[in-house]
Amino acid sequence: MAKKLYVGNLSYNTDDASLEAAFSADGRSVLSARVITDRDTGRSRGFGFVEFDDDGEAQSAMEAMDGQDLDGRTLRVNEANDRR
DNA sequence: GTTGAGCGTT
Repeated sequence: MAKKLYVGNLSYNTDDASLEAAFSADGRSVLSARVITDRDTGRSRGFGFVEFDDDGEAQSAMEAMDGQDLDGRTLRVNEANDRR
């Protein structure tokens, strides 16, 4: 069962690739990783989403990555809400 | 700097 995580408090330097790299560390399989950018300005909105193949991996990633430092920002990791 | 989009009319 796949699970999706919300990752907040990202650095504006963090992009899709570095987000995926950070969350696929320690052998986890990231299905997809996306940093949300403002559609009009193209700037990062400072948060993103990472989807995992297995909810157990998502949980371990959440525990492992929440509070960790990435590009100078302290990550906030939670289960994602549905798109609005 | 904290929860995603666009198409097209549910």
